[in-house]
Amino acid sequence: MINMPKGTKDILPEESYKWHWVEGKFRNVCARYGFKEIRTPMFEHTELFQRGIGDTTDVVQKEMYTFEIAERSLTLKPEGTAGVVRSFIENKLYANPLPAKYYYVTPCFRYEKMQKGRQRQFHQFGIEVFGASGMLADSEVISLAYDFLTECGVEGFVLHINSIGCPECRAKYREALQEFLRPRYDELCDTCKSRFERNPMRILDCKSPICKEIGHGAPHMLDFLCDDCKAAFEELKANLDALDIPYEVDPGIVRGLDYYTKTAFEFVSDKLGAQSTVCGGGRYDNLVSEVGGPATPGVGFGLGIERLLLVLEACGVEIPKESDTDVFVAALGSAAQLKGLELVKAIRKEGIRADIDLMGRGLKAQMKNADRLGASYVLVLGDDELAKGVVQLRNMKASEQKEVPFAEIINEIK
RNA sequence: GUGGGUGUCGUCAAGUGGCCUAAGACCCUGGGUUGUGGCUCCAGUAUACGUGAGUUCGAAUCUCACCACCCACCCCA
Repeated sequence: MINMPKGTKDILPEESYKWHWVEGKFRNVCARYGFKEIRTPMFEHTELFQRGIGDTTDVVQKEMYTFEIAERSLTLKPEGTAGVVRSFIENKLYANPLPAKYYYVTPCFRYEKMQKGRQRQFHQFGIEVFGASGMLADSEVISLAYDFLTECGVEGFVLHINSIGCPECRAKYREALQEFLRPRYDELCDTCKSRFERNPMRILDCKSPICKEIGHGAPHMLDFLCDDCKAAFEELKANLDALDIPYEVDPGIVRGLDYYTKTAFEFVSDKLGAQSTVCGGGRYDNLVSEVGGPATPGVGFGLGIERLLLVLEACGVEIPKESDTDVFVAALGSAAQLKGLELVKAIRKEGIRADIDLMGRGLKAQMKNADRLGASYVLVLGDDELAKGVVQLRNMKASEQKEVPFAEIINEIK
């Protein structure tokens, strides 16, 4: 027996209708916000992610599905933004009227250890806005995510926002933070020691009590923002206030992908266990130029579909099931089956869901099956009916039955 | 990469050394005056003790290893 690879999941019919539902909601919100779908390849040249996401990030260093073929190094996309940025540049979409607004639905691949809310192949909804440098774009992006989650029926989520500044003010902050922590470097936990050079901001939200204590009173990124970044953050908050979107300023948010600048945000839920972030995003003003395009600001988010489904489940959201069948044709004997085939074809042509027994079962069993499928009507067709040119039309809900000539079946069930 | 937990039929789940050639329930299949569902009754199917070794007269029950899954750290959606 060959099993599915670790970290992957089959999405079975009992589950797939939920995916249809959330996808429909997402496309609907995106349409109302003026976003158009973009589909980019499942894999890209490895360099794209190295340059875009950042060489030193965990994602690039140890989580990518990279393979060589024809002497090219390719990588299954670990996130959605880089590919969209590449496409934006390669197709010269920046020459179109800006802003450019895209959404996508895509699988992503990351070689990680499995956990609740974390798989090796997972799926994201995402959006990107290119060309708008003002905070209006950021609040639009956040607002879309907020509306989407709300309309799905998610409860109890919290929006955390932060500004991680531009490269200039972030560098200053980083230095100040390291300066602050350096005297007690030896006391930090092992992971935080390694974070010290790589990503000192992470130390501030370490769970270890010692590190928490050491981090107490540390300088805040927000205090180091340059005038431009500071003004932008104030503007973002004003926009969110105007939109009536509640948020918490959380200086602890540090995006793990290098391309972010200024705005960073997360929608977190307490219903998910350790992986509490359902949706994360922010602004990336240098990514497009970094990947080789004309300097173009961008902002967007990624939203984990599996995590969303977990939250919906926890919130007790009832996702409507897709119904199976309207009409079931119970034909007995091969002559009747032949006629039954004609009938289902005609019924289906009317846009009505129709099914016919494929198992050669007896009438009782066919009735049972029709019931299981939720059919509203059953057409019973045996030799007697065939001879008379009629069908026993049974209304399953009312448990009533009458004889109907072939020609009138469609009208009766409509 | 580092911890912790779990592993009995399709599913849930009894059983903790011998009446286990493994209970029960659900599901599934067929049947209850020759062609009618949902309720009920009856019957039936099944290569189920994760894998391999060991201890023992005897193991689903004890030991070890391995594997798989889950959860947590790390990181992230």
